[in-house]
Amino acid sequence: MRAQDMPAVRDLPLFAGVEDSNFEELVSAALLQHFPPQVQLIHEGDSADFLYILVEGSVELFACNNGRETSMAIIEPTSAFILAAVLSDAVCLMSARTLTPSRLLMIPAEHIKRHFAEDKMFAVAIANELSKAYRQLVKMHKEAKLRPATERLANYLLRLAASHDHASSFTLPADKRTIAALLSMTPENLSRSFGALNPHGVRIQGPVVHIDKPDALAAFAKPNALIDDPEIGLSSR
Amino acid sequence: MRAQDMPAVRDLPLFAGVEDSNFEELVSAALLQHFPPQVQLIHEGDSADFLYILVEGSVELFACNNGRETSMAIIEPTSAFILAAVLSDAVCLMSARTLTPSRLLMIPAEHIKRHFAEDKMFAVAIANELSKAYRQLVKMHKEAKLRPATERLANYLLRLAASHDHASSFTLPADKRTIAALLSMTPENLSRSFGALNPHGVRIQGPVVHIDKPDALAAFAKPNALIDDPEIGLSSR
DNA sequence: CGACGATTTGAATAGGATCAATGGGAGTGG
DNA sequence: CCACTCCCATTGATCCTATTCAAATCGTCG
Repeated sequence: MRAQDMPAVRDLPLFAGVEDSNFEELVSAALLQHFPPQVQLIHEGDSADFLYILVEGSVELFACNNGRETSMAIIEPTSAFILAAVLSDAVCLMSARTLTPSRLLMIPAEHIKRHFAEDKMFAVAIANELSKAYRQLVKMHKEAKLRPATERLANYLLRLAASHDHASSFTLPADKRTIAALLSMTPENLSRSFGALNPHGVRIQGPVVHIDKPDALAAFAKPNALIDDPEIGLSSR
Repeated sequence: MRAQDMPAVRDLPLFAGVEDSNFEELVSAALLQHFPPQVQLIHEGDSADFLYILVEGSVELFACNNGRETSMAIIEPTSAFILAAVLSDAVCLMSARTLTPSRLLMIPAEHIKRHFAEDKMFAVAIANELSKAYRQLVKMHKEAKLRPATERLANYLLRLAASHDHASSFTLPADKRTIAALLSMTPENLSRSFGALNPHGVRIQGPVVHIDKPDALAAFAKPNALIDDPEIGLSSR
């Protein structure tokens, strides 16, 4: 792997507290792969042979049933995915595809499991990572069940803005059709929801969103800390 | 705690591999409490002071936003809940209330965290438990996004039947209004969905469900292993 | 027996989905 | 460089599912 990527990976909460020598061992067994956009990395139902760590680019997790498909998450660097499947020695419940050209560190599942069983700090870090992922998913599920479509979009935009340092404009992390699926709506419905947010100070120019009146948008969105606030990073404590 | 409850708790995956002495220490610090039905144990937003283990009875996890409320899960013995919040030292994202008279083992969060940091086997067991919980939630989220209401009900009934050894009749684990919320629908809608399953061999008598034609129901429900199959228990390996 | 809450049923509405058609870029090939 | 094509996004119209509101029924508990 490129030397310049190492620090970002080393600093992952997943490796916090892990001995340097153990970290080296894990990473030396790993492959660093480049992928073009729209490459399907994981097919749901496959066994989890690698833990994936997204170093650069972006990846979509999605799932299918009975001819339908929906988006489950959009992953951005630097973070790991399908950790739970690797640990459980189980098949993947979600598929994954690259959205943009991406670089991924792929660590063989066997290595993860061995270190997990032998390295206390790694087991602790994994548990913390899983806690975070679990809580993130609880939030998504709450949002899906408790908010109407336009409110979901409004809060999603506020979260995106927050992750961009509350910039007044930013680019959507994926195609609108993907964003729509992520928010459990059709592309048509997303389009109309953007329209509905117009009076609350939201303008759309292709893939870029302008939030002209953050306060007005927040007043409409009524964000809830127990759904919208990002977890305080464990590493920051 | 009552001696007769000890084995069920000891056999929890959460304590698998934990030294007897460590287990004793955890449990000795715990409180075993009885609660009548409809007692709210946890209010979302509260800090997680205890890990709860349901020994007898049943507990509903639910969540609120902006005046709405929905059901997130129905817990049955013997299992732990709010583990992720305890580990993350964070506030609870879900509330909990007893559905029936229940007995709960409450282990102070500090004890869990200390053992988690010091006992490798416990950390491993916790990570496994979290993996399982995470995957369960992924399945629920997939189901909510990918299946229409009546299909959700049909598959839910099949899962309940499976958990009752494929008995042809069984009692719903909660009020219909709660079941409705769990399946993301209104009570009225649930009632109509039950009606829609009638031609597929489902009869309702108050809280008891009769599945007269399991094959017909399955043909309608089109169950998907990646949503409906329970995880293979790790302890069974 | 009476009252309350839960469930069911019915009617009306609303929100989202689907179907269809149009506009708009990005990329391709001439 | 321009025309063409294709796919995505938008817009409009319609349909359908699910929610809401309302009322009746059922069952249970005082």
